[in-house]
Amino acid sequence: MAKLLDAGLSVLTERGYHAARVDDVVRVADLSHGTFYLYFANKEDLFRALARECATEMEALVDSLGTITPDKAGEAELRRWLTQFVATYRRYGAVIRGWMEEQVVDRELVRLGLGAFQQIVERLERRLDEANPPHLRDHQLATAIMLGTIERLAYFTSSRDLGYSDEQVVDVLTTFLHRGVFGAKVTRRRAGASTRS
Amino acid sequence: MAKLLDAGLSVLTERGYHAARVDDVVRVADLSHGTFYLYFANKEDLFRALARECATEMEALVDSLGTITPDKAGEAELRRWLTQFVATYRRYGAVIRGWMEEQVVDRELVRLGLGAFQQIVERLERRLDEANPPHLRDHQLATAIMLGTIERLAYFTSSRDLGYSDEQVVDVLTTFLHRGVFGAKVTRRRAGASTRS
Amino acid sequence: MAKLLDAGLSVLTERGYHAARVDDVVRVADLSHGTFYLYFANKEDLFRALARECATEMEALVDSLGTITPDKAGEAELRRWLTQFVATYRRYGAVIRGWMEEQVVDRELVRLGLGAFQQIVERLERRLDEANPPHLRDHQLATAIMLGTIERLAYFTSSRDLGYSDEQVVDVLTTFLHRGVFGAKVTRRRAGASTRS
Amino acid sequence: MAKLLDAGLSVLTERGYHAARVDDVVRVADLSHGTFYLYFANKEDLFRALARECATEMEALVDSLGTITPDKAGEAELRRWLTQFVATYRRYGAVIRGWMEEQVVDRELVRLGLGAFQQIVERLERRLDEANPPHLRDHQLATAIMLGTIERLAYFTSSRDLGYSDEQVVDVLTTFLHRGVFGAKVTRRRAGASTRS
DNA sequence: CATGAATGAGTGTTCATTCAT
DNA sequence: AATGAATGAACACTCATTCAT
Repeated sequence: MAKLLDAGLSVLTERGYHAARVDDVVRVADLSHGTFYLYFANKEDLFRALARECATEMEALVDSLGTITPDKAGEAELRRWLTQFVATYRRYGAVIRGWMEEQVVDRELVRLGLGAFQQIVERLERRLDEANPPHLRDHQLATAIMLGTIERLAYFTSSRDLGYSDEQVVDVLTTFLHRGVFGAKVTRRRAGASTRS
Repeated sequence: MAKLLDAGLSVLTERGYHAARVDDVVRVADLSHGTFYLYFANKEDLFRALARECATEMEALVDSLGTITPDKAGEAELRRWLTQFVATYRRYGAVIRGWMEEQVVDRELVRLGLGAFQQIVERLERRLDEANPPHLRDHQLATAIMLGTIERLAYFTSSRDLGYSDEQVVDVLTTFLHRGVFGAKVTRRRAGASTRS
Repeated sequence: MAKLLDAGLSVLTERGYHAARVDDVVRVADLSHGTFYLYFANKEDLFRALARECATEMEALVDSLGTITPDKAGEAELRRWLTQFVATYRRYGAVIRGWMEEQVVDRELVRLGLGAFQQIVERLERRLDEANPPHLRDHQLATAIMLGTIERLAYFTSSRDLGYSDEQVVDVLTTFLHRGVFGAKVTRRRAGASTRS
Repeated sequence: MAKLLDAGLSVLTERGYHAARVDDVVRVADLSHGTFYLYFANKEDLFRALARECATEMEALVDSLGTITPDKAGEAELRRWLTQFVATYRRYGAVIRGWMEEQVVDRELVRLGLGAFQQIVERLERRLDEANPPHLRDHQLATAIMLGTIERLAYFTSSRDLGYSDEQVVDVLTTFLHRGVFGAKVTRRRAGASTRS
């Protein structure tokens, strides 16, 4: 079953939600079709299981987000959290993208996705309320912007091979969000810090 | 043929790239399957044609982006451009999302998407180079962030019915990007400006 | 479509409801799987169409049943009707058996079957009420007996090759029912009448 | 093994011959698939075993049928026998129906069924020869009618919940057959005798 | 004796594409 | 130009049967 979950995540990552075939999954897992349906009711069921895995990790991740202050400490906390997020995204990106894509008909998948999404939104909104940056009135829209920003950048840099390291991505995300959302002053950083590798 | 293109865009928007059926397209266009293959070599060909349409509009859009300064004038220009972008997105969102989704196997579609993407990236990078905000070193990553931000917000607010008007979306995007990317100071805005309708 | 209906009835007759394969049907009809699903939503749908055909014939048949009196005229009417019934059964036996078998899950099929069945039951009950044979109190049970008798005999003699002609089957059914149900006196018949051919 | 036979009969009764799954049987028997194939060569083998059980009971049942005279004593004997038959049918109905259904591919099953059937036919024919009712020439066809009548009525009243008790079914069968087959005169019975409960 | 995870051939169904008219 | 009936390869899923433990 672990073999199938691994294979499923792998196929989902490689082929995407819609193009993922049960055939691919069982070939990667080196098992038969029959075995697949021994552990999962159907194709969606596998993806639901992966989504539950991912949602669990996401919940833990969301809970671990501390208060973001406009100072260095807040930036460090944001950086720590984004590092974790990018790592999780590198593993579960395809699942998360499955949540994000409309047209994914599976009810539980959408529910899990919205649940995780909603949790993050609420927590981030609370952080924004705490920080209360003067230039952002609508904290819900701001949160949507943040999530879109994070998700898309994690997506671009993990799917396309643009040659960025996780560290660089976290770096620019941290700078961008700490300033753009939480109202931090410009922080001069080491010259080489965000140079492409 | 125009009927098929319209129908294709409509179906793509409603059902999404993967769920779009030739059958749906010809039903919406009120034509036969045979006629479809008279004008298009295959299903992808229709989407490529739509992608070319979209790419053309995008190129014009990108060309129209002026210099973004940290002052009010820059903000106005950014706002004008984002208004256009959101309008274009509302029409061609499904096509753009097709570009964004990896796993879309069609080579030319991806090429067209990357072409349009690349153009926008280059032009935005040039704008960033002009503006040269001190807190953003890597203008390519920053551009990716911007595009991700714009695309995701346009997506969220157009697909999910969150009750935001185009104006509100443009508003928050302008504020966010002008400050986050182009280094503008906080601009106090009218109290009701970003209240949900 | 007529080709598929014919092939369907043929396969249903040869293989039976549960063993009937879409593959068999399209092979007999000399068409492709795709064509099958052009005309029928699924396998059950074909059988439903056949059931509707059969139900229509059955309704007409049931309507044509006149009053059964205990005399020669009643016997002749009963014989005429049973002749028709046996002919219909020879064509639609497999469909009727599909109705009779429990475990056939298809709702509409069952509904159609029960509908036709119910019609026959009601009409026969009315005939029984008219005839009001003194030895049969419960006309509903008596009707069930009659139908069971007719259906089973039609079944035995049409499926197994017991070497009986339709005429002989009708003959013995007529004698049996006219006497057993409608209370007719014993009718001496020509010696050779029910000899096996 | 007794556990498997019991489970098999139970599943056969609940789900029917074609829908009966080995999986159901082993779940009901609370045993593993492996154990099933330890005792039975395959699925059919289990049903064959059940058929043999049923055939044995049927043979005993058939042997116990005495002479049916047109008088009260004959009616009593017929009633006694039909009572037994209905009881046996309530237990082995699904097996018997398996025999009756054509299309059941298993050769031995069919052979066993035909064997039991043939025995009953022969014995009933002998009874008919003894009684020699003047209105029935072809005793084989008459026997088929009887069996069909009995089997179908037992089936209807045991599967559908028509609210008849075994006693009522036996009652109407006795009346019907004693008169219809064995030539008994009409017997006035108690008014309430065949009223539905 | 008993297990139950694993198998894989078989079945229903979909849908992009073709071609005779 | 236009049609739409027909195609068939591809896919999800089932279930009787096996075999290493």
